[in-house]
Amino acid sequence: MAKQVVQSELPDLSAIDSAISLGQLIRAKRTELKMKLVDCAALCGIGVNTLSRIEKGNCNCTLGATFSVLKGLGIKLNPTGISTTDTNTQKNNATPWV
Amino acid sequence: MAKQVVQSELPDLSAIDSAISLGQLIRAKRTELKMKLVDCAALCGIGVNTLSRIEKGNCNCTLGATFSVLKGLGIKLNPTGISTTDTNTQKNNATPWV
DNA sequence: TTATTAATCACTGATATTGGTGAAATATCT
DNA sequence: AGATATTTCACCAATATCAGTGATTAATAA
Repeated sequence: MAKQVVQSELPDLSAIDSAISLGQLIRAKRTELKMKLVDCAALCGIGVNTLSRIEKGNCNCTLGATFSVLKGLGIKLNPTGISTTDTNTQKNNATPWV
Repeated sequence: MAKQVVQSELPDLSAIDSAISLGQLIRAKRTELKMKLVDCAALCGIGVNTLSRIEKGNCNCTLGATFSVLKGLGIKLNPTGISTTDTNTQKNNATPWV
Protein backbone atom coordinates (compact mmCIF):
# COMPACT_ATOMS: atom_id res chain seq x y z
CA MET A 1 0.00 0.00 0.00
CA ALA A 2 1.35 3.39 -0.94
CA LYS A 3 2.19 5.60 1.98
CA GLN A 4 -0.48 8.20 2.55
CA VAL A 5 0.93 11.64 2.96
CA VAL A 6 -1.45 14.01 4.62
CA GLN A 7 -1.12 17.73 4.20
CA SER A 8 -1.25 18.49 7.91
CA GLU A 9 1.69 16.18 8.53
CA LEU A 10 3.98 18.42 6.53
CA PRO A 11 4.68 21.25 8.95
CA ASP A 12 6.14 24.50 7.77
CA LEU A 13 9.75 24.59 8.83
CA SER A 14 10.49 27.92 7.22
CA ALA A 15 9.65 29.62 10.50
CA ILE A 16 10.91 28.34 13.82
CA ASP A 17 8.61 29.70 16.47
CA SER A 18 8.38 26.93 19.02
CA ALA A 19 10.26 24.08 20.58
CA ILE A 20 8.17 21.74 18.48
CA SER A 21 9.01 23.25 15.12
CA LEU A 22 12.64 23.43 16.15
CA GLY A 23 12.54 19.77 17.06
CA GLN A 24 10.98 18.90 13.74
CA LEU A 25 13.64 20.88 11.95
CA ILE A 26 16.38 19.04 13.78
CA ARG A 27 14.87 15.67 13.10
CA ALA A 28 14.40 16.51 9.44
CA LYS A 29 18.07 17.37 9.17
CA ARG A 30 19.23 14.34 11.08
CA THR A 31 17.20 11.91 8.98
CA GLU A 32 18.35 13.73 5.88
CA LEU A 33 21.87 12.88 7.02
CA LYS A 34 20.75 9.30 7.72
CA MET A 35 22.02 9.47 11.25
CA LYS A 36 20.77 7.40 14.12
CA LEU A 37 19.68 9.13 17.29
CA VAL A 38 22.53 7.53 19.22
CA ASP A 39 25.25 8.58 16.83
CA CYS A 40 23.89 12.08 16.48
CA ALA A 41 23.74 12.47 20.24
CA ALA A 42 27.33 11.31 20.54
CA LEU A 43 28.40 13.69 17.80
CA CYS A 44 26.72 16.58 19.57
CA GLY A 45 28.01 15.57 22.97
CA ILE A 46 24.65 15.08 24.62
CA GLY A 47 22.63 12.10 25.83
CA VAL A 48 20.26 10.16 23.63
CA ASN A 49 17.38 10.92 25.93
CA THR A 50 18.01 14.60 25.65
CA LEU A 51 18.23 14.57 21.88
CA SER A 52 15.01 12.61 21.71
CA ARG A 53 13.30 15.16 23.93
CA ILE A 54 14.60 18.04 21.88
CA GLU A 55 13.34 16.48 18.65
CA LYS A 56 9.97 15.85 20.23
CA GLY A 57 9.70 19.49 21.16
CA ASN A 58 10.11 19.30 24.92
CA CYS A 59 10.49 22.91 25.91
CA ASN A 60 12.31 22.14 29.13
CA CYS A 61 15.47 21.28 27.29
CA THR A 62 18.33 23.71 27.61
CA LEU A 63 19.68 26.15 25.08
CA GLY A 64 23.11 24.64 25.50
CA ALA A 65 22.08 21.17 24.40
CA THR A 66 19.98 22.60 21.60
CA PHE A 67 22.71 24.75 20.13
CA SER A 68 25.10 21.81 20.38
CA VAL A 69 22.74 19.91 18.11
CA LEU A 70 22.27 22.81 15.72
CA LYS A 71 26.01 23.18 15.44
CA GLY A 72 26.59 19.44 15.15
CA LEU A 73 24.10 19.15 12.32
CA GLY A 74 25.16 22.37 10.63
CA ILE A 75 21.79 24.06 10.97
CA LYS A 76 21.84 27.83 10.85
CA LEU A 77 19.19 30.20 12.11
CA ASN A 78 18.57 33.71 10.92
CA PRO A 79 16.39 36.31 12.56
CA THR A 80 13.88 38.32 10.59
CA GLY A 81 12.13 41.55 11.39
CA ILE A 82 15.13 42.89 13.24
CA SER A 83 17.59 45.60 12.45
CA THR A 84 20.68 43.42 12.75
CA THR A 85 22.83 46.46 12.18
CA ASP A 86 22.09 48.42 15.32
CA THR A 87 22.85 46.88 18.63
CA ASN A 88 23.26 48.27 22.09
CA THR A 89 25.12 45.25 23.20
CA GLN A 90 26.35 45.07 26.73
CA LYS A 91 30.04 44.61 27.10
CA ASN A 92 30.74 40.95 27.39
CA ASN A 93 32.07 41.00 30.93
CA ALA A 94 30.56 37.64 31.27
CA THR A 95 30.83 34.03 32.20
CA PRO A 96 32.28 31.54 29.72
CA TRP A 97 29.30 29.25 29.50
CA VAL A 98 29.67 28.19 25.89
CA MET B 1 32.04 63.00 25.67
CA ALA B 2 30.76 61.24 22.59
CA LYS B 3 30.10 57.56 23.03
CA GLN B 4 32.87 55.48 21.59
CA VAL B 5 31.58 52.64 19.46
CA VAL B 6 34.11 49.90 18.94
CA GLN B 7 33.82 47.56 16.00
CA SER B 8 34.13 44.40 18.08
CA GLU B 9 31.17 45.45 20.18
CA LEU B 10 28.88 45.21 17.22
CA PRO B 11 28.28 41.49 16.95
CA ASP B 12 26.81 39.96 13.83
CA LEU B 13 23.23 39.10 14.59
CA SER B 14 22.44 37.83 11.13
CA ALA B 15 23.36 34.32 12.25
CA ILE B 16 22.17 32.89 15.54
CA ASP B 17 24.52 30.08 16.44
CA SER B 18 24.84 30.27 20.18
CA ALA B 19 23.03 31.19 23.35
CA ILE B 20 25.08 34.36 23.42
CA SER B 21 24.13 35.63 19.98
CA LEU B 22 20.53 34.73 20.69
CA GLY B 23 20.66 36.70 23.90
CA GLN B 24 22.15 39.67 22.10
CA LEU B 25 19.44 39.46 19.50
CA ILE B 26 16.75 39.46 22.15
CA ARG B 27 18.25 42.35 24.01
CA ALA B 28 18.61 44.33 20.79
CA LYS B 29 14.94 43.85 20.07
CA ARG B 30 13.85 44.65 23.60
CA THR B 31 15.81 47.89 23.76
CA GLU B 32 14.57 48.72 20.29
CA LEU B 33 11.09 48.48 21.77
CA LYS B 34 12.22 50.57 24.73
CA MET B 35 11.06 47.96 27.18
CA LYS B 36 12.39 47.43 30.64
CA LEU B 37 13.57 44.00 31.68
CA VAL B 38 10.78 43.75 34.23
CA ASP B 39 7.99 44.61 31.85
CA CYS B 40 9.33 42.39 29.13
CA ALA B 41 9.59 39.48 31.53
CA ALA B 42 6.02 40.04 32.64
CA LEU B 43 4.86 40.23 29.04
CA CYS B 44 6.59 36.98 28.25
CA GLY B 45 5.40 35.29 31.40
CA ILE B 46 8.82 34.54 32.87
CA GLY B 47 10.88 35.85 35.75
CA VAL B 48 13.17 38.84 35.49
CA ASN B 49 16.12 36.74 36.53
CA THR B 50 15.48 34.27 33.77
CA LEU B 51 15.14 36.94 31.11
CA SER B 52 18.35 38.52 32.29
CA ARG B 53 20.09 35.16 32.09
CA ILE B 54 18.76 34.53 28.61
CA GLU B 55 19.94 37.91 27.37
CA LYS B 56 23.36 37.31 28.86
CA GLY B 57 23.63 34.06 26.95
CA ASN B 58 23.32 31.56 29.75
CA CYS B 59 22.95 28.27 27.93
CA ASN B 60 21.24 26.54 30.81
CA CYS B 61 18.03 28.40 30.20
CA THR B 62 15.16 26.42 28.79
CA LEU B 63 13.72 26.44 25.30
CA GLY B 64 10.31 27.18 26.75
CA ALA B 65 11.35 30.43 28.38
CA THR B 66 13.36 31.40 25.33
CA PHE B 67 10.57 30.87 22.84
CA SER B 68 8.20 32.73 25.13
CA VAL B 69 10.50 35.71 24.77
CA LEU B 70 10.91 35.33 21.03
CA LYS B 71 7.15 35.22 20.67
CA GLY B 72 6.58 38.06 23.08
CA LEU B 73 9.01 40.29 21.22
CA GLY B 74 7.88 39.16 17.79
CA ILE B 75 11.24 37.77 16.77
CA LYS B 76 11.18 35.19 14.02
CA LEU B 77 13.85 32.64 13.21
CA ASN B 78 14.39 31.04 9.86
CA PRO B 79 16.58 28.03 9.15
CA THR B 80 19.02 27.99 6.28
CA GLY B 81 20.72 25.12 4.55
CA ILE B 82 17.74 22.86 5.01
CA SER B 83 15.21 21.50 2.59
CA THR B 84 12.18 22.86 4.37
CA THR B 85 9.95 21.11 1.88
CA ASP B 86 10.73 17.51 2.71
CA THR B 87 10.00 16.25 6.16
CA ASN B 88 9.73 12.83 7.64
CA THR B 89 7.89 14.15 10.59
CA GLN B 90 6.82 11.80 13.28
CA LYS B 91 3.14 11.76 13.98
CA ASN B 92 2.46 14.15 16.75
CA ASN B 93 1.31 11.63 19.31
CA ALA B 94 2.85 13.84 21.84
CA THR B 95 2.65 15.77 25.04
CA PRO B 96 1.14 19.26 25.02
CA TRP B 97 4.16 21.13 26.25
CA VAL B 98 3.45 24.26 24.32
C1' DT C 1 4.36 -12.49 9.83
C1' DT C 2 8.64 -12.71 12.01
C1' DA C 3 13.17 -10.83 12.85
C1' DT C 4 15.88 -6.78 13.46
C1' DT C 5 16.79 -2.17 14.14
C1' DA C 6 15.59 2.26 16.04
C1' DA C 7 13.15 5.35 19.06
C1' DT C 8 10.63 6.29 23.37
C1' DC C 9 9.68 5.74 28.03
C1' DA C 10 10.31 4.88 33.14
C1' DC C 11 13.48 4.94 36.72
C1' DT C 12 17.67 6.60 39.60
C1' DG C 13 20.90 9.81 41.69
C1' DA C 14 23.47 13.96 41.15
C1' DT C 15 23.23 18.37 39.84
C1' DA C 16 21.04 22.63 38.15
C1' DT C 17 17.28 25.84 37.05
C1' DT C 18 13.38 28.50 38.38
C1' DG C 19 11.12 32.53 40.54
C1' DG C 20 11.19 35.91 44.36
C1' DT C 21 13.38 39.20 47.27
C1' DG C 22 16.73 42.45 48.33
C1' DA C 23 21.32 44.23 47.75
C1' DA C 24 25.16 45.59 44.75
C1' DA C 25 26.59 47.24 40.50
C1' DT C 26 25.69 49.91 36.00
C1' DA C 27 23.83 52.97 33.26
C1' DT C 28 21.14 57.19 32.37
C1' DC C 29 19.61 61.89 33.22
C1' DT C 30 19.64 66.62 35.15
C1' DA D 1 28.98 65.11 40.43
C1' DG D 2 24.63 63.59 42.40
C1' DA D 3 20.20 61.45 41.95
C1' DT D 4 17.47 58.14 39.62
C1' DA D 5 16.51 54.23 36.90
C1' DT D 6 17.81 49.74 35.28
C1' DT D 7 20.23 45.56 35.44
C1' DT D 8 22.83 41.94 37.68
C1' DC D 9 23.89 39.05 41.39
C1' DA D 10 23.56 36.17 45.69
C1' DC D 11 20.60 33.51 48.34
C1' DC D 12 16.64 30.40 49.13
C1' DA D 13 13.35 26.32 48.62
C1' DA D 14 10.97 23.71 45.27
C1' DT D 15 11.21 21.51 41.27
C1' DA D 16 13.26 19.61 37.11
C1' DT D 17 16.97 18.36 33.97
C1' DC D 18 20.69 15.48 32.85
C1' DA D 19 22.99 10.99 31.58
C1' DG D 20 22.74 6.07 31.85
C1' DT D 21 20.48 1.59 31.89
C1' DG D 22 17.03 -1.51 30.68
C1' DA D 23 12.29 -2.38 29.12
C1' DT D 24 8.61 -1.23 25.88
C1' DT D 25 6.96 0.42 21.73
C1' DA D 26 7.36 1.52 16.91
C1' DA D 27 9.32 1.26 12.46
C1' DT D 28 11.87 -1.20 8.86
C1' DA D 29 13.53 -5.38 6.46
C1' DA D 30 13.41 -10.07 5.07
